[in-house]
Amino acid sequence: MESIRRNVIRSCNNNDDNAAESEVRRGPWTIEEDTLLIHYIACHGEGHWNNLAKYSGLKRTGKSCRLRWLNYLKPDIKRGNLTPQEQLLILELHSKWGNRWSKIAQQLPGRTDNEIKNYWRTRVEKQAKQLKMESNSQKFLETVHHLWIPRLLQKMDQKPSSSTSSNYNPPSSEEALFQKPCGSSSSEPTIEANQSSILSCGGYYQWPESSESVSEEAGNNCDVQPLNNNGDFLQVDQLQLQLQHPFSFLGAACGGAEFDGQMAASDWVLEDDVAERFWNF
DNA sequence: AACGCCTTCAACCGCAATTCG
DNA sequence: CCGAATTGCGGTTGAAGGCGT
Repeated sequence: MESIRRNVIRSCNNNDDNAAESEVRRGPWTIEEDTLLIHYIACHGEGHWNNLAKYSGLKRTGKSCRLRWLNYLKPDIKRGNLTPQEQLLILELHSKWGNRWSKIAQQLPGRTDNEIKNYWRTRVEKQAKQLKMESNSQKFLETVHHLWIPRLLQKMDQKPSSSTSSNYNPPSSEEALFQKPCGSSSSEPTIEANQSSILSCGGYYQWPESSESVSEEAGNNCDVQPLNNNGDFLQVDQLQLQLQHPFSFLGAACGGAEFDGQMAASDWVLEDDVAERFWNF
């Protein structure tokens, strides 16, 4: 009860986006709010978030609506653990681009910048901390390339199917859309109940069949270097090839000159227990 | 069962970049 | 060109659930 009361904040800050004059809801979204948002977007399309907030009946800021849609409700959002392939890509891209989460997310169809950022902070940085390294340090990068990535590749080889994470079954776009938020209690009405009404809205919005739009965006972004010559995502064997020269792409991001991509594997020294601890994480 | 600590991740915030009138 | 509005991004926070004692 208290939390509900807390979620409704009297707006006393005129600069707070276009917050409604009276009150703005904050905190976790309810099924009803999600339904309203989905319904509105199905009928009117994405964008114009402040108008959406104003006219949809949601007592949320435009910002909040946008975030909820992009990070959670959008049909092509993937749920579940990151696959080894995705983890590998994140490690690769982060070493290349740093904390450019949205840019990295563009290369991972169905994954959001928020998700990747959380992954980095909760898993990668934690690991770096345990090893008493800075997650953006040269030493940690080396550790990642010599221990983590080879292990990920090994894991990918062991489970060659596309769905390699332990509990991740890629949902269809509609499954993704209507998947129940993990925080909601089982007694609450599920969003599926609203599916037919949403889909029968008659609006122009069509649920995408795949993550096409994401790939397209990535392809159109001239700033993003294609991951292979065809502009496709690297396949496992391509990544393995690249890893024969694992530091080739580090370049400027890692201080360039003082790091030699030809570094021999034998130069790499890590105590066994550290290596083991690293992988066990 | 109860408690406290830890981890995860959805959501918020402030600022920067972009778009619009 | 300029200022306001909107959108996007990255950092941070805190609620909720898991887990050990």
